[in-house]
Amino acid sequence: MNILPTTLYAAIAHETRLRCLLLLLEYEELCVCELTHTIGAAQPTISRHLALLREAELVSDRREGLWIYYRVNPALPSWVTQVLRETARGVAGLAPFADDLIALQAMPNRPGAPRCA
Amino acid sequence: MNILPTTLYAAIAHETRLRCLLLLLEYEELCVCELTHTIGAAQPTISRHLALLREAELVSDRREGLWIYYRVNPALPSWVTQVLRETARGVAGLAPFADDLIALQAMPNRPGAPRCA
DNA sequence: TCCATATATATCGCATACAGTATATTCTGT
DNA sequence: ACAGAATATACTGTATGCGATATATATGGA
Repeated sequence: MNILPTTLYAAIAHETRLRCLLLLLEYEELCVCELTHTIGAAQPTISRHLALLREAELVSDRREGLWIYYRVNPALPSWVTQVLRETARGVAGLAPFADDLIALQAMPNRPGAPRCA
Repeated sequence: MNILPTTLYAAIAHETRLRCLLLLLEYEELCVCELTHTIGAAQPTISRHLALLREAELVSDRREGLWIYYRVNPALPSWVTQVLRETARGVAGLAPFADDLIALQAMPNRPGAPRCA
């Protein structure tokens, strides 16, 4: 597959979307309610941002009953994956990204938890 | 120094700015007229985009007579540099980025040329 | 001092991104 | 068939990014 750099960077230029992506990078697969809870934004907001990530082909989704699970698109070119990894390294310990990783684990009643890495 | 990921990605989400940065990554130091000629946009357009890159602290500038030379900020955190390198790898051979590298060398009367790497 | 060159900034008009709210869709259990 | 839960989409108002054009600033030379 093929991703334009401007598409990638426009997508992750928004903090909410970057937080989603970095969470997915760590946790493999998460449903919308987990992301919504962790990030603390309104559900339609998260859903819309996920839709943008989906349209940019940065994430893929799969339905399982009521829940829709998102994950980082496994077919991403390696340079994109590397960019995401370097970003994760760059924001390690930085708010709000660092807190997200912790906040998710503290969430009660996660659908299929723990899926943590 | 410290750079917010959203600042970085908003900056390079625009093709013109990314082209500037990748050219600077290859050529160490370039003046505005070289970037203007290579990218083929209006001078105020290039200047404004360079100003944005400067405000984001992604590039530094230095005046030498009439010319103002830009370079990638040497104080960038390593993860940012890595992101730029991976991007360069990702767009290798891709228009318009690949052509830029060639177009610059074909430019006549470059101020202090060649500064090529 | 006047002019030309290189670069920067200001202004305007348009398109697009975003949050918030309301509503629609899809599935599960009864 | 119905109700409720999880998620998606539609709509609206506001703000911001962008290109185009005009103008300002800085430097060097006659």
